[in-house]
Amino acid sequence: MASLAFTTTPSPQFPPFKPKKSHKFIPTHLTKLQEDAKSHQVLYKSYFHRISSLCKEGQVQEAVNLLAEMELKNLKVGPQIYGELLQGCVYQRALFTGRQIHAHIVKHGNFFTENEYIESKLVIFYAKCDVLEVSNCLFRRLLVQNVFSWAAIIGMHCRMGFSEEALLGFVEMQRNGFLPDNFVVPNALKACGALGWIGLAKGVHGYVVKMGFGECVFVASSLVDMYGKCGILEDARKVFDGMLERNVVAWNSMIVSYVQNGMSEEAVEVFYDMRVEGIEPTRVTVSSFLSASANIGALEEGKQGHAIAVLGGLELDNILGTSIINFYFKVGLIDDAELVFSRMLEKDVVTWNLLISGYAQFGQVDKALNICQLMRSENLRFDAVTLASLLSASADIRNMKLGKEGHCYCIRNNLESDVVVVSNIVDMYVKCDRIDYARQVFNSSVKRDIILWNTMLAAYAELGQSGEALKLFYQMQLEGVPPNAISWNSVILGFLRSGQVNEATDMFLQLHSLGVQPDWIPWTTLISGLAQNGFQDEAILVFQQMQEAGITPNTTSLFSALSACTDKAALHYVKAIHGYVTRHNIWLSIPIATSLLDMYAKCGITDQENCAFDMILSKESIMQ
DNA sequence: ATAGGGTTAG
Repeated sequence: MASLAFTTTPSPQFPPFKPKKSHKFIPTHLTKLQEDAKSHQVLYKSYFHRISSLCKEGQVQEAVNLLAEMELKNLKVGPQIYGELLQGCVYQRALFTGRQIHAHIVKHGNFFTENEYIESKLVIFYAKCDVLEVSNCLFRRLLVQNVFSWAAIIGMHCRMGFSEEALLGFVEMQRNGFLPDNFVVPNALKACGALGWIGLAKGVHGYVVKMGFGECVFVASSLVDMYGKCGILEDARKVFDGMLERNVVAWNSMIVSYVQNGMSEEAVEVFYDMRVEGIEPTRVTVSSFLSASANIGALEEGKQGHAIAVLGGLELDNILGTSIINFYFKVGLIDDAELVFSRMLEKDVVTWNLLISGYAQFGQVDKALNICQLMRSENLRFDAVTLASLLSASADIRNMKLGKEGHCYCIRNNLESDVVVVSNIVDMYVKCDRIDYARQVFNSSVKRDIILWNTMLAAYAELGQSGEALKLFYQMQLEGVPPNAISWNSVILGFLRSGQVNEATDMFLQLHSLGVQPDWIPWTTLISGLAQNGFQDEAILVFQQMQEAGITPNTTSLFSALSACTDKAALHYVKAIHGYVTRHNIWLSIPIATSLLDMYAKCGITDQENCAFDMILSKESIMQ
């Protein structure tokens, strides 16, 4: 055993915790050997002291260098020193230095490999440095497990995204008789959240209550985050409200939970509550608040967020930077987005992609392409997101040459296995009037998600190739992809475009009988399709049915209804729609205004005509 | 005599 080995070696009697001034008490009748031992001890203590303080100052490598000196002076290094050194490496995540120490232990202190303290320290060290294989292996060979080694192993699996393994460990440690403490529980909750395992998570919550960990901010914040990740916002809020003490992470978890569940207004509110409480926001706070502001288009709030980041001296890292840029793009302030981009010191692929897709969405394809070139000159590679933006930009400007270049890049760089990229390639060829190319790409794709199916389906529908559309519609179901409202809409549109009105109406009724409540899109498709096929009365009837079904008309559906009003007989409908538009203060789009004017002109009604015309003028002047 | 923990963009 290790302890036996210590007593037989002369010098490394481990220094007591409070060093005594031992030299004062050396009796004069000590033998030469005993005196040597004493002076060794003094020397050893001084080395221990130096090593320990170097480790605490973060200079582990310097501390390790002292080991060689000790060897020269014939001092044997004890487990306490190795413990200090390894701890220093844990703080610094100094993998290289830690390996050196491990080697030292194996070489110079073979009995220490059976010292449980050093062994678990090694497990913790490798776990902290995310060296999965080594720490797992050492852990399995541990003679004595304890809560610390279990916590390190579980934490490592959690960090590296192996949530199942982390939870398996959490269960096994309890089977082995170790009670999880408030340090392990957050990791278990994080794993539950990542997997959405709400059943187990609730069990852990119960355990937290039973053990009285609920007071611990770390545990409570993890509960908030876990419930947020599982989409149970009421419980997240309940835990949050029940917290006696909330640090900034607790607030952040609540804000993030709301943002991730599409409840941006609530997120903004929590942010303001946090400000009232005087809690200083971090980068996490501000970037989450900015996504919330971007989601709801809250211009002033988002600008305030940016100001808070600047005033608070928050470092403009990739995440905060992209959040700010994303916000400015979402509210249309491209110049501000550019300014922030230029101030960022480090940019990763995500940052560049954001800029590219931002420009592409605002139709500034030239700028998007310029950014691509700059990105290449910084030696960054395009990824699937870059290509998706590029392809969709090529589609928007109907530039097939550019689109083909993008397609080729995808082939060369193995990006065509990405479903998003493939959908964009297909859509690009469709928009460039080469449905045959699109179909080829579609056929050779390996994985097909609902979006890819719908892209191809919509292409045939637009062209009125209802047969092909219907074939795809059945094929996707055979391949296990259930159609959604958009797929149904395409089939209906395909029939309408090819003049098969009965089939279209039939499909629409089938959609109803499936218990799916169609949104305004299929309704509008049917209305304008009926009108285009000469079934004006039916179209108006469907428009009325849509409102009876509880769907509020929007600009597009109003236009489709107006398109059904082609002769004087429908004048009262036109007037009704006109009145509706005015009462509900709906933005008078150019197509709607034009239809109104057209109809009034046909019927020789100049008063109404003038009225509609005035509306356009006033709306347009407001817009400018 | 002794070690450790939660949140973030597309």
